Amino acid sequence: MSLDREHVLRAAAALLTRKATASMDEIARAAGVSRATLHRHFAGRDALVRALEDHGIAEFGRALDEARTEEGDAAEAVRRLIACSEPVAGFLAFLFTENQLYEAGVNEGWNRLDVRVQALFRRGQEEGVFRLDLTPAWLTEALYGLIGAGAWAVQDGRVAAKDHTRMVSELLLGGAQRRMER
Amino acid sequence: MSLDREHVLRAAAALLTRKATASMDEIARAAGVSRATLHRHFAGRDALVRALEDHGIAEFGRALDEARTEEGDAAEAVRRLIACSEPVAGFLAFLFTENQLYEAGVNEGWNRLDVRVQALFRRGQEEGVFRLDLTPAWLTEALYGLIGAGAWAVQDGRVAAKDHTRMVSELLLGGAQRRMER
DNA sequence: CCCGGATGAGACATCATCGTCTCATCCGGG
DNA sequence: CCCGGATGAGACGATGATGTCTCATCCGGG
Repeated sequence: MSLDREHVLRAAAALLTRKATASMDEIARAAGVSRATLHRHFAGRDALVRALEDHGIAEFGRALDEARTEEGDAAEAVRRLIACSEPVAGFLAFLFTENQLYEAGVNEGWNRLDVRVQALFRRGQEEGVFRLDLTPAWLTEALYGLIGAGAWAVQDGRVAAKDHTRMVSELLLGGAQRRMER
Repeated sequence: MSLDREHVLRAAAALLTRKATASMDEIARAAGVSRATLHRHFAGRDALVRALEDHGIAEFGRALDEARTEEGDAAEAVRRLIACSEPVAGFLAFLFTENQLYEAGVNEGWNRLDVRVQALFRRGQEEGVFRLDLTPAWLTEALYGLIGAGAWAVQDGRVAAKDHTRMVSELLLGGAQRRMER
């Protein structure tokens, strides 16, 4: 097959994140293929969404591996995780907004990753790097939210693509307030 | 009319944020009314979405007024804004994810508010309260993203409702990293 | 050159949803 | 008590999307 499955999934994720009610025809056009071809590779709309979920989860899992979140300073690990996630930020945004994954068993795969992210923040707290008054669960949600917001801002031209990782990490870790010299 | 329009809109926003492809029938059931009644109050799906946008924009505008974002310390103003926005966080999450408002003239109403938020962050930078290496545009996006993520986390039971405002403000302003004593 | 796989364009029946309608019921005010 | 407005339940046709199919074309390898 000469069809770039990854490319189709990217286009679909980008479109569906922006307009979740897009028809198969719109998705096909956004991906630059015909509706027939889209249907040849994804049995139907449900299958396409499922493929998006699976792919997003798999890619984010890869990012978690690559970032080696269990090693080194927790803050640095978070930075690495954000950097490694940047290429799949579009899929993460889709997964994060497409919260209907609270229905099927897709849940399991996602939970496995969620646990790893929470563990990272918990480790940071135990090591005295992160504040204790913000729960790991919330820090995890915030991470997803910021990555999604960043991806969306980049895709919309409000933030330069090269700044994405820095903007997200700096805000998540350092916050908006100016620091006193330390 | 004895129908609680606000209640219907809240339910619709909550459902559509989680499942944007929900049918009118699902929306009606989620709101606790019949499909007929839903249609009596909102001409159709488009009209309902438009009403959600208008209502969300109006309410967020009210929050901006109430927070008096032009007065006092910028950081405190941000805290007030987040606190005042908390009751309408569900609508903000909907507006933020429903990014198709880049089509119609709904844009104008929203842009007016967006400008005010950005102005707040810019003022904070000029007054030396906020860091200069994060653009007002990004801080604004991050604010929306965090409010949305917070609303979603609360609605899903991962964060206590009473902690919503504090979690969002603390993370946005202070970041995740533990501070040195100052 | 020829061929097979893949694609694009489009026709087609099917199906879910939409928007409108009617009718029975409920409920609060006069 | 009676009445009018509002609602719920459901039927109905219209409409748009879906999924499947066929056929012509394209393109790269043998």
